[in-house]
Amino acid sequence: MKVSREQMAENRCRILDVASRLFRDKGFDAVSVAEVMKAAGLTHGGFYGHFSSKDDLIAQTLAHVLAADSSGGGDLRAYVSSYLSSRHRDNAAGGCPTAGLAAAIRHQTPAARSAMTEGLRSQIERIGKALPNLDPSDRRRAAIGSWAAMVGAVILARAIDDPVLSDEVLEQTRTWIDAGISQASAS
Amino acid sequence: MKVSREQMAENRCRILDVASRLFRDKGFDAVSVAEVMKAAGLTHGGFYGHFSSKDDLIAQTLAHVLAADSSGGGDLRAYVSSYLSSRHRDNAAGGCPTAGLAAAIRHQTPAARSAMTEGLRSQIERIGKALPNLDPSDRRRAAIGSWAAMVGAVILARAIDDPVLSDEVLEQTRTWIDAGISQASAS
DNA sequence: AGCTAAATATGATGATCATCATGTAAAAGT
DNA sequence: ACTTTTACATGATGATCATCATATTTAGCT
Repeated sequence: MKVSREQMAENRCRILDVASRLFRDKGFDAVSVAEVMKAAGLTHGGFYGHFSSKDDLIAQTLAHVLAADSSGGGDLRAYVSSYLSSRHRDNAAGGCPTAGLAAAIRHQTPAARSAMTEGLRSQIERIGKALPNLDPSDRRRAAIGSWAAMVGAVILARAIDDPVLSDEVLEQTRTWIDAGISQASAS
Repeated sequence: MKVSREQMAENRCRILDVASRLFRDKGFDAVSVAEVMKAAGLTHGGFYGHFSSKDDLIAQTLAHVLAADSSGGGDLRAYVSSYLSSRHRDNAAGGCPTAGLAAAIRHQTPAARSAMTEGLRSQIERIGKALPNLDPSDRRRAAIGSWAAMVGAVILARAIDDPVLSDEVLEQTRTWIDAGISQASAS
């Protein structure tokens, strides 16, 4: 049955939202088109009315979720601390799309890679802006270095089965980043 | 046809070697059992004589490749530099299994996660030993923080399509880690 | 030399899944 | 009100793939 224009836009948005959660939770390959549609309260048939392919869904989902990811606005230390928390580690479905999906993007289409590139660019920008007491070159380095460490730490913490070591990876990386930021600001 | 005992051991080792390359290159899901066997010069039929399942192959491949990964023995700065090189970024098939596979291990069996855990433990140990001029607590923090940044940077550098930004991520992370190591040793 | 067990090859099988074809009903335009 | 368009549902289709069944050949033992 046909639905209203706004209903359709709402459906489309819900598809992107649930897809983003499912992909972050289980990875691109482990989520089927039918599963996404079902989670959005629809059936698989309507899918190709919204997207031209699963690859298209992946690319659009990435653009959607990376654009929405406007965290890290205020206090950098607080942001790092919440990013490197066990809560974030244990909440991949609702967590940072970069930590959840960046490694899989290597195997995706050019459109997906392009969305990731813009996402990374703006994230570096955002973190840099939260480091106002550094000169520009130190600031960019600190933003990139911190972000790499944050993403790497969450990926490693999620990969292993020892909760003690996993917690330690998060906590030590947090301290290490704090020190790196302070050191840069002192130089 | 049956082959000699040593021939079989050689076959098994070759399967693990090619599987490790294929998995690093294309990811676990994108590599079929038949493809691994073919790359090892065999057919898919013999597979279940060596492994009980594809999951078993994944777990054993991880244990195999993470045990063999004995890099980073000598000069840490040189190791970091080669790790964060465009050469390593562009050589996923032959590169660090952690950078290539860690993020996917979240979705694998307990045996695979366990292999990754031991791999991470020994890697932290190894990097720590290359930081002899730090006191033990700083040393462990520097090892974990540096490793997280290295893994994160390579994953990010591989995910994006802009070679300039990708190179910058590697290079800035390298400098950031160098500074972090020096700072820690100065404290 | 002959027998047996085992390693690999060839050839199913059943499941999953992306994508397509077609039906249906309601929204939008006239 | 009528027609047309269209969003979604139901139901194929064809491909891929992990795993299994069976055949073949030969290593390893007696």
